[in-house]
Amino acid sequence: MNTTAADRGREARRRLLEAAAELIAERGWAAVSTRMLAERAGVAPGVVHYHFSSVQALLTEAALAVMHDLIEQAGAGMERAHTPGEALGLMIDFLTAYDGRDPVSLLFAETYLAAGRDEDLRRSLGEVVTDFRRALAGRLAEHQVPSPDATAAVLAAAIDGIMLHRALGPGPDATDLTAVLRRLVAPTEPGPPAKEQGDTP
Amino acid sequence: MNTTAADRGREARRRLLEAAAELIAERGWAAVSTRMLAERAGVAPGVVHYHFSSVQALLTEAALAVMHDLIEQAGAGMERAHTPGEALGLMIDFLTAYDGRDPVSLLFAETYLAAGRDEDLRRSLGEVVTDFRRALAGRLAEHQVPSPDATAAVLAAAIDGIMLHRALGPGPDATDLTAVLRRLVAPTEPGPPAKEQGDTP
Amino acid sequence: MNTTAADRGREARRRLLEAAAELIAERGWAAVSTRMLAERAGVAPGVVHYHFSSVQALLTEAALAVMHDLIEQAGAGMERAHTPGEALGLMIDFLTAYDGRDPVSLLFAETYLAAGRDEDLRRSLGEVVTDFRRALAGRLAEHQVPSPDATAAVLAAAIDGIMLHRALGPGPDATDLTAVLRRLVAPTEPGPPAKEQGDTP
Amino acid sequence: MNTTAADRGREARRRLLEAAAELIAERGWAAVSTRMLAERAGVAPGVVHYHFSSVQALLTEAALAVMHDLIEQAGAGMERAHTPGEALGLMIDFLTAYDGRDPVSLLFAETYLAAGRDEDLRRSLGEVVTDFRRALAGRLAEHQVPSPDATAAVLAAAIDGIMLHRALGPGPDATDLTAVLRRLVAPTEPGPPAKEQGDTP
DNA sequence: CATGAATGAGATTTCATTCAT
DNA sequence: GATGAATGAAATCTCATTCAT
Repeated sequence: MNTTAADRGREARRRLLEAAAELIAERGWAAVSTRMLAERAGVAPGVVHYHFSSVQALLTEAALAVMHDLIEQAGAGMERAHTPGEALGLMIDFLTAYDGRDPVSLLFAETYLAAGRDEDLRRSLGEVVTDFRRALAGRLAEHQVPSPDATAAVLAAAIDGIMLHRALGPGPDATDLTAVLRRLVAPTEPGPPAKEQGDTP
Repeated sequence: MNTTAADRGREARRRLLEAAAELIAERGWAAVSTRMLAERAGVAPGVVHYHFSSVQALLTEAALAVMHDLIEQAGAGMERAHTPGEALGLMIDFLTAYDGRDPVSLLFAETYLAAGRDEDLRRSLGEVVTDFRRALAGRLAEHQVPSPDATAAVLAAAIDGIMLHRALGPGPDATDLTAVLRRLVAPTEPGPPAKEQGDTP
Repeated sequence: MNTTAADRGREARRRLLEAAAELIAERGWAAVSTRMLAERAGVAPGVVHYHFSSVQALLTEAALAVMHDLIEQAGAGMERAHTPGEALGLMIDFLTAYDGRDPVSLLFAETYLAAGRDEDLRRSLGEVVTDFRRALAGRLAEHQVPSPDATAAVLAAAIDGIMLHRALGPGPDATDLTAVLRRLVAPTEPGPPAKEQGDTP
Repeated sequence: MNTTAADRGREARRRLLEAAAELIAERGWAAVSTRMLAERAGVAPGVVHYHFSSVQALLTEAALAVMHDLIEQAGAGMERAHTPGEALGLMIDFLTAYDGRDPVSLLFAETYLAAGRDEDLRRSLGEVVTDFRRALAGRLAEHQVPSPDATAAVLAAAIDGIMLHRALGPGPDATDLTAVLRRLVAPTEPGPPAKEQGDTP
């Protein structure tokens, strides 16, 4: 049962993608070099360009793979949620797991910025984010949260923004943040009825 | 009344800072090079290192200057606000002005990420963000918004997150987002009393 | 039977070491540049840093190789000497061959000084010198020269010092110097016995 | 009693020479730069080229001044010596004071090597060394040391060589070295008369 | 399928020196 | 007499990529 050449090739490719995801977070998108990738993956430098047309292409593929996995995982979590509060709880758990300086958060942020300078990446990333927002909005709508689309957008943005800010130093803890975020998904708006759509006083 | 050598020096320094702020947004923090800076500022390459100890130092100084100005401007706006809604309106105006792909938004995002890899920058940037959050929280507290600190943190994070997301493509428009964000600062929480502090469901 | 890529690599590396040894002597340790090395070795500039981690590393390896060879050669000569005088004669021959302004002498001197500013080099060079002194001391001890260690140290130092001085201009000729140096290794100490203290045998 | 402009000029010149002597030892002849000199001397960069025609000229003047002082001091010491042994003792004291890694020793060595690449410096330095050897030889001759010229040359060379070697690490201590060096100046040559040939008087 | 030597451009930074003030 | 801004060359080193093997 010996490994074929093709097996080794696949393995090398896989390790390169892994290395790319790590290095984007560690060094920043623009600072990842062919040699770094090769060394981290344990392959010769030439292998990088054998498997990928360019370093950019490798980074893009690696980043999208990670983000896709994560979104899918988040989406699956939401499927199981019975109330908006529960769904929100799941998102808060993400906040607890990803503190803004962990590899995944950094990969996200780096990819956001890189997308601003790479058309293909922007399109792909846009799809990922849109998918997530749509799934979240659907969930919110089911539970009568008003303005589900805008709410989902704000929630998703707040999550990412909180990650960014946390990277800079300690802020309010997750418990307090949760309480505030919950206001966004309160199912009904009592008292002086701030009727949802479109006004600036 | 002719220009002295010192005048020319100051002018060159100023132009370099200006060029740095532009280029961070256009090319990304790590991709800004000495030559690009010199060319954009209209000075000889050697001048960059005459005025600044390193390219990093120049980028850092330029980015912090821009962010400081912006925060100050935002703070001044809030001083004039009479209600949380009004203050929020001002922030929304920012969202309208800065659409996530404009130079200022990109400078913000780039600086956030660069801060993750530069201790000095992280500290300085942390101060700027903290100052802003504090000012905002003060405003909210005056108007009986519950949990003013956490609310301010979420609001600030949401603003930055929305900018990031908008860079990827169109989302809900500013009007809708405003309405949702307003929930965060509703002065009282009637009905089923979601008592503010410290709970995870 | 054509040359492989590996062969060419080895050859390029070898030529760089050769060029480094020449240039240290010609221009001085601190004045040897990447470009000079590449040009002299007949390779592209980038090749220097492909084969060596830094110019310093290349210079160090080159210098130590030359010195190691020379010491070994000197040691082998001493193996064949039957009396201290004969051994001394061999060393004098070195003095005749290396007049203080030849590449080898200059390489020695440059390396001594560079060692003062590079920890690794200092350690390596110290070992080379110690080895030589030890070999010389052993030879002296076999022939009943008193204080063989200190004598060896003085002899080795005198040789190097003479080289340095000769670089400045003509001094006494080798024959005269030999006669004086011979006093150091006279097997017995007649007259008022300057009793030697504290030698480690 | 205020300082005139001329006074300040002289003071700046003096401080630059002082700084040059220090920096040659610390960084090596070829690594001393205009900016380093200006900073160490506490003057503006332009002042260096105002007082000296080039950095090389400044270094040369500074090095020769230090060496001249030292030789003069050593010569004065020898004037007071009554026997070769006493004179030798003085030289040994130098060995104790200058351990091969102190500023003065390093300045000497750096200057020796720089002299190999600068005609003017070589000539000037040659004179300094020759003067010293001549003074030493005169002293030895007065005390019937045979071959006084060659002996002086060997002694001077051994001193410098010992300094160089000591910079690399510990060797025999000064006491042991003294005992060995003393053999060189033993007033008579007993036993098999190694008849000294060809000394230049 | 993989290698690793090579390339030439370009990165940051430091340099000695000049010159207008 | 002194200044300090500016210059343009050159320093070291890293880069993505190519290609012969």
